[in-house]
Amino acid sequence: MGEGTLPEQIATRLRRDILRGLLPPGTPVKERDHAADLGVSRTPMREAIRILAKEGLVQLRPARSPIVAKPSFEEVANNIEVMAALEVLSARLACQRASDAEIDEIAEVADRMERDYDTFDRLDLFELDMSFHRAIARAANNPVLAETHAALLARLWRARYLSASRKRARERVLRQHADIVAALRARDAVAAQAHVQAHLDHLLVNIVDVFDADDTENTPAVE
Amino acid sequence: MGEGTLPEQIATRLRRDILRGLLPPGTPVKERDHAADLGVSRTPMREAIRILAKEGLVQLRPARSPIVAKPSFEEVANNIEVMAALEVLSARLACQRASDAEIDEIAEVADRMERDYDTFDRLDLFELDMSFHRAIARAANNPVLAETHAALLARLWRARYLSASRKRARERVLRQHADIVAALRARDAVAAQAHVQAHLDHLLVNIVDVFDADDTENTPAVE
DNA sequence: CAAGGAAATTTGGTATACCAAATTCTCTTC
DNA sequence: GAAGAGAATTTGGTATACCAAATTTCCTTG
Repeated sequence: MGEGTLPEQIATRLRRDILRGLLPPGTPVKERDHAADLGVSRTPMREAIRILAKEGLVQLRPARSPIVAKPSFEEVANNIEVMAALEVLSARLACQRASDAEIDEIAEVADRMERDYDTFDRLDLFELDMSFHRAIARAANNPVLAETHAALLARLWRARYLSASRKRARERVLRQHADIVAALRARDAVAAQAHVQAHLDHLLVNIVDVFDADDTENTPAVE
Repeated sequence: MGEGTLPEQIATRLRRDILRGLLPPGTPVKERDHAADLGVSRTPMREAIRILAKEGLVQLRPARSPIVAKPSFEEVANNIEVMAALEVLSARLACQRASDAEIDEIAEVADRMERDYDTFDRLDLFELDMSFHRAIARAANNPVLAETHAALLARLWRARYLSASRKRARERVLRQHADIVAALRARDAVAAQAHVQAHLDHLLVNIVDVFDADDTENTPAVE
């Protein structure tokens, strides 16, 4: 199989199963059983579960089986709220500290997104959008900031999967990206912060829609 | 011995050893040896090392012994930069969302600090100051925010230990705390944000001093 | 028939043993 | 004597076996 360490591979596998709905929210994740299913031992499975817990996909409980977390809208909103603050900070710092090359990298992602918007899968687009955000966080030249931001981003896997929608927002998204890049190029911190905040506000709105749709069509079986 | 799970106890023990200088930066943390020293097995030691890695005290390397991280000033500064952003956000949100009771809790910590400033140990004071900050993060009513903030705070163990100094700042610190509480009570988001930012800016300045002093008196033996 | 308790099973926590990759030391050879 | 190759040792990764706490089920008793 693929790349990376064994625990990471297991985490990837479990993540897919959770996101695809094979392991609905509330399902206990018993390290014994799942380890046996995948033909690995409990030790790496244990670490994999910790990884998923850090991402918020499973919920650890003392002296109890971890369970698959429920994707409450509030949590996603909270995540985005924090992420927005970090990205706004990133934008401001990037205006001060980023090299032109780093800004070029951000622009490159935006360009690629614009080029491939119509040919790409929706999930691919979300992925691209996320790497746009990641690039901004990196351009702030603060590794702690980039790392923290990336951790929050990782927690959005679930929303990312759900939000395989909204292809219609094309013009607005591309426009916002362009605005952000332009502000960074101009080293205009105020504008950059505003555009980033606006972009993420819209992301939240999109996700609200997705959750509304999801809630109406199928009520979860498990509390 | 004390409370908590075994890995946490081990992590606490290792953390103390690192902060006390028994394990200077650059020292490899071999899970076999340390496990034997503490009379525990490698499994919980492994997890303990991961905890310390998450706190930034040790540095994991692929296919290599983890080593005790060097407390570079830049890293601490980066941490505080991010923490400041989160706390400023917390202050703003707290003005909107916090209950009066939650603000009372913050005020209570500030009061206790004022009461005990002269009798308390410097480390205790730092601890109190930190719980003041933690209380603000909690008052924002965003668990993700509180959790992320707490994680950053945990990374400051080292700086916390070093900054067992600056007792002279008494008036300024207490004044800033009072300003923050007052702004929160008045639900004045702009003022609250400004005061929080100012408070953390001063914290950074203090730590600059500590690092300067530390660098001049003893140059680290290990790269 | 219901309620309480005890025993068995389930499950995570911990210890130990084995394995593979990487480093280092030594022996050989030029 | 230096350099390179190989072997042994070091070290983290993984598997397995054992243990203790908690839950659940079933039996007993009122």
